[in-house]
Amino acid sequence: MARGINKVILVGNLGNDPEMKYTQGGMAVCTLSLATTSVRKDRDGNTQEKTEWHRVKLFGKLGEIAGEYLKKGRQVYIEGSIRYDKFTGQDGVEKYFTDIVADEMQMLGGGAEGGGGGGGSYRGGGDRSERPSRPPQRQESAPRREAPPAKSSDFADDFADDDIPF
Amino acid sequence: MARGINKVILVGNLGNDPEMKYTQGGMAVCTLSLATTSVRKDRDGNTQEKTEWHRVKLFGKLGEIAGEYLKKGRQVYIEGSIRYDKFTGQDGVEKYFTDIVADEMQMLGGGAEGGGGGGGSYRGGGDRSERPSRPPQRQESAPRREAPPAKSSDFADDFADDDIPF
Amino acid sequence: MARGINKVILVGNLGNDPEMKYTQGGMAVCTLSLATTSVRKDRDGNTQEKTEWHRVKLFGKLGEIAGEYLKKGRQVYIEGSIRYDKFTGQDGVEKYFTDIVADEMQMLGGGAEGGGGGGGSYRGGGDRSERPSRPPQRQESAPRREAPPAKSSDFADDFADDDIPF
Amino acid sequence: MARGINKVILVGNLGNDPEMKYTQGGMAVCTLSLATTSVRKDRDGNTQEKTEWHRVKLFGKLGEIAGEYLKKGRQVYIEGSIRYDKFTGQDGVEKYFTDIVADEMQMLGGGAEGGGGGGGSYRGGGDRSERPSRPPQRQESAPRREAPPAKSSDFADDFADDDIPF
DNA sequence: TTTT
DNA sequence: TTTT
Repeated sequence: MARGINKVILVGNLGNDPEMKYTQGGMAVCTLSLATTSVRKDRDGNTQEKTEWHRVKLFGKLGEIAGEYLKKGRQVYIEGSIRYDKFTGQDGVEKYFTDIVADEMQMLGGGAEGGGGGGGSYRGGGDRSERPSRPPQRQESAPRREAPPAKSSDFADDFADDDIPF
Repeated sequence: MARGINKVILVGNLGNDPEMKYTQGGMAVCTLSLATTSVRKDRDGNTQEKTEWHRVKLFGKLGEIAGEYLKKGRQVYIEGSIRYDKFTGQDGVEKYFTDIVADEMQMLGGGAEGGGGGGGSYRGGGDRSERPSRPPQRQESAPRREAPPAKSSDFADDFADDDIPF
Repeated sequence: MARGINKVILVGNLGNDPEMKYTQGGMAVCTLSLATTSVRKDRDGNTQEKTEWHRVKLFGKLGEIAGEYLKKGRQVYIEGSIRYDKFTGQDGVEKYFTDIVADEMQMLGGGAEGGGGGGGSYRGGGDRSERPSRPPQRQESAPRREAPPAKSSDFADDFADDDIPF
Repeated sequence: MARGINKVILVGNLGNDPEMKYTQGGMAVCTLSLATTSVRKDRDGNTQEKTEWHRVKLFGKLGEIAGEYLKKGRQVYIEGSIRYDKFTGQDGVEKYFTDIVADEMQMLGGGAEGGGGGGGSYRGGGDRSERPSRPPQRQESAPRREAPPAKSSDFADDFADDDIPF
């Protein structure tokens, strides 16, 4: 019984390897930095390129897959929604963040480096409220991990707190 | 020859009447505050509503039409792209803004108040680099105007400067 | 692990009341006839209107909601995918059908007639492979029903056969 | 002043090289056969793949670029709208066609064979009502051509007749 | 910070 | 008919 549509469709390239975090409940939170470049002619007829860097969040199983298969440079399709967040820093200054929360991800073309073969698409299964007991997959070429899975108490278990971006 | 897709589709209701500004070159810049509400179940099975407020910018003729026909409460379809901006305030603090730059706008259903009849759809004609000489339409129930058209020198004529949001 | 994106977004008005059918397994199948009108200028500068009539299918719970709340004339947002089907008639002639299979539906504005208040949005829960035991809701102003629920053997229980369109 | 949204977003692979035709007025009409594959689990838990083959039409300059750069196997992003057409054959039998009329095209990843390097994106410039005098580019690995440019009288010059699909 |  |  929602009211409104909030839909984002992106095709871009990753500026970095995925960043993985895990909530206290063990849910994967993968953050991508995704570039989309557009071109327009200015008044003088010169071609102007402009790149937007999107901060894309993938949760749960979708985040685990992203962390496992995506790599810097890889081209990817993302479908999701826009979320605006506001945090008040230690210094009392409010900071604003805009995230794209992904519902679907699809790897495109052939990756830039490594990247494990071809494409594939995945939908978020809405498992953001579940507590996956299966530990995250470890592997040689693991994504940058910035928080140990399922043990830190830095993150409250409630979803609202899971996603502190700094 | 762009590289990437940056597409946003919104259906929501206006939280306020449109705000109109004009660049020194006379181009209309209409800003909408658009709410999209979504629902999700939290871990306890309770329904959680969350409303995102999107700042939507419409330029040129599309902005003029939006300013003329849209009203607070009206339901509207917007298609466009995400643009992230950063400004450094007088105090040296960086501020971040996220805009949805509209390519297409369509009024939906019957408006909340006034709203002038049925729907209608309009595409941005890419006239952002032109200098419309036709003055903006004036009318009784005009949108809030915060800058006089085509005379202020507060705004540089270049598009890059046209869109200072504060 | 799909490969490809097949996404349709429609905003249009219903040309008729929804048509409800039920598979032998009891799954609701709601069919909408949805008009979208576009305008273009022809070579002579004349404005040409063109209306496309989309055949939209909603399955399961999403179909039940559509059948219950939608009415002729109502404006609706549909998100889904395109499906092309081919059937060979009794006369051996092949017939082609194109359906929009809805994943999400949202009622827009105020309905044309009746229509039960405001809007609301619903997502297909992927229950197309389940067998809902709950009987479909009956009510005074019920949508046209063309097949009795959950008793006919005209339709095989497998999904592949559930959706014969004639 | 249109009423309604009719939007299609596809990411898929070409099943064949592009087919080029030209209207009597000299406008390029490029037809793509584009596959999108989706996966669902059936009732027995088996994975079912289903491929939809979309017939995508690109007109004018967008069609020329598609004809020049796309190749069988290539992955491509298409944005456009659905168009339903009906033709009555010589035998008096009505035939139905569904086309995706592209507004935007972007080549993804690296092509399958040849394909001339990386990606690139292009928007339809709405030049469907113009008469491009520039002859279509010829080259060694030209797309299949089924009609000579700008001389045949088989096709009426009006757009309505330009696009007979058989 | 990506990509072409 | 593509792709993985």
